[in-house]
Order: sequence, then C-alpha cells, then structure tokens
Amino acid sequence: MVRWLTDDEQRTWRAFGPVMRLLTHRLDRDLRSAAGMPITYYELLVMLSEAPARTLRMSELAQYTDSSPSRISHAVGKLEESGWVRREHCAGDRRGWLAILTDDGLAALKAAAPTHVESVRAHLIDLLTPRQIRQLGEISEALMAHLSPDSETATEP
Amino acid sequence: MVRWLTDDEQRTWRAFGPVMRLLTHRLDRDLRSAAGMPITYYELLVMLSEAPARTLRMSELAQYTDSSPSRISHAVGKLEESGWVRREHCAGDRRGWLAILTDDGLAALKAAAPTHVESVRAHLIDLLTPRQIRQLGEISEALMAHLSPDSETATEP
DNA sequence: CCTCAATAGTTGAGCGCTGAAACATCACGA
DNA sequence: TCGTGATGTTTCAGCGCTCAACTATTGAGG
Repeated sequence: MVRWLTDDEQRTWRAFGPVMRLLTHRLDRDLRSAAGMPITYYELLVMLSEAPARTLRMSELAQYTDSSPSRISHAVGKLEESGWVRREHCAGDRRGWLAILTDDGLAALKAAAPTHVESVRAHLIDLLTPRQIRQLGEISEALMAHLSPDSETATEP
Repeated sequence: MVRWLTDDEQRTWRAFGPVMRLLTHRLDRDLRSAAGMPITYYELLVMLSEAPARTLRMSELAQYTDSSPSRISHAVGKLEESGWVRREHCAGDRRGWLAILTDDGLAALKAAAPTHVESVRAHLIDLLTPRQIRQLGEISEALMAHLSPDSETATEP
C-alpha cells in the first residue's frame, strides 16, 4: 500500500531533487575558489560572527548548525589551524570549550561575503521573480517547521 | 558595489539554505537505514534501471548524473562489490566499459523504493499544498534551466 | 604506416563527514 | 562524602567525494 507520487508531485520532485544537489554544489565551488573554504565552514564562521563576543560553546555551535559534536570538533580544529578561530577554556565548566572567531577569521568572512552573495544571486535569487522568491520563502518555512525540530523517523506519526 | 540581499530575498535564503541541507540529510538517513545505501548510489541504480537493457556506459552514467568519471569509477566499484552492478567490456571500443544493473540490484532498488517514496512524502510533498507543489515545480524548472547546462562561473556573463 | 592529440577509465592522496568508543567533568541522591 | 549516571568533547576508523596524475585505446593528418 504505497502512496506513489502523482504526476504533479513526480514532476516537482524530479526537478527539485537535482536542483538541491546542483545548487549546493555550485555555491560550494564558488566559495571554495573565492575564499578557500567549504560552504559548511563559512556557515560556522557566520554563526560565530553573529554571536555575542563572537563566541559560542562547542555544543551551542553544534546545536545551531544541526550537526554532531564530532563534526564541530573536527571543523573547529581545522578552522583553528587556519587561524580563523581559537579555542578557550569555558569558565565555570571545565568540560566545556569556547570557539571564538578571531580578527583574521572575521576578515576572511568579510572578504568572502560579497562573492558568496553574488553566487547566491547568480544561481538562485536573480533567476526568480519577486513573486517566486516569496513563494519559495513560504514553502521553505513550511518545510523548516517540520525539519528543524526533531522528527527522527520518516514514517511514524 | 555589492548587491546585498533585500529583506525578502534574505528571508527566503535564510530559510531555503537550511532546508536544502536538512532535507538532503533526512532523505539520505532514511534510505541508508532502510536500504543500506546512500541516496547518491540509489540515484545511480535508478538511472541504470531506466536505461535500455539496464545498461549504460560509464561516461553516460557520469554525464546523466552530472558527476566526474572518477566518482563513477569509485561508485560502480562499490556497487559491484555489493553485487548490484556488474561491469562488461564495451563491444567496439576497447577503452569503454558498460555498467549493468544486476537482478540483485533491481531487487534492492525495488525493495528500497517504497521507503524512499514515503520519505519524500513525509519530509516534502505531504507538507505542502497542491498549489505550493506546483509553485515549487515551476521554481525548480526555472533554476534547472540555469544550472543544468554548463554555467561554470558565478559572476561572468 | 606512424605520430600525436583527444577520449575513456582507473588510481591514489587528501578532505569533510559519520558513528561509536573513550575520556573527563559535573550534579545529584544515598 | 561517595558513587553514579548524565553531559561535553575528542579520537579513531571508515565512507563518499574531489582533484590530479596515470594508463590504455582511438582516430585524424602527415
């Protein structure tokens, strides 16, 4: 008793699936060549840059970016090697570490931002009408409402 | 002279970016746990299953899935180890190889399909109104028109 | 023929991610 | 005070991908 996709649904999914893959890939490529960092690291730097004192605990960084502690540990290690982030012991909890965006990190971020915005425009925003941009926003927010909490399984109610 | 995003554009992008990441991740997770294969391999099997004689040349497989020869070579190697695909020499061109979906591969695909469809429904289709599904289809096709040929650079005209 | 560029595919090193195991520290109840 | 389970982070092995060689075959021109 599988509810297969209708023609309309199929048509949408067959276009949207590849779009997700190709778009992600293009944005990553552009950012790597312009800023020497993968888009996933860029997002970590953005998150830190918007935090108070450009500082977040490892676990907060993991939570806000919806990623595992393991990933954050590796990624912050790499960003530290690049000099864009430094670690500091967390006052009052000796288990914890703070990730702090350095001045170099902020500079790298500011240098990368214009290229990234142009990339987002070229491959997404400028290709859509204002109406479609609004529609995509509403669609995305509807999906986020489901995706962002923690619905772990696909089929369970 | 950077054309930063307007509020509407920003709002859409700030929701849509995470949606792409989360949705891809969820679908991959569901498929891995249900079928023991990453979604990227699933797509290769689908492509083969729809080809005449369930057969494609390596280079065709690379072209249709928009991926590098290297990736296909590695991936088909893995799929071969799983017994889902076999290689055969290409008649008439001794450089070439054919990738052929085996009966086991087809069976694995058919076993995985229902779960995958349910997953696509649960995380995407069933969350949208028919109107939004049509809108997302149109948006995706507009983006594909730009992404699918070969616009290599972000900013060049 | 013979050369030589173009084409088809493979290989190996390195990257970012994952999941599981390990380790350290905290917090709370006996 | 002392476990004892929960919490925060790191480490390790393994996966799929990319890029840059590298090998092998084809095909067109001299």
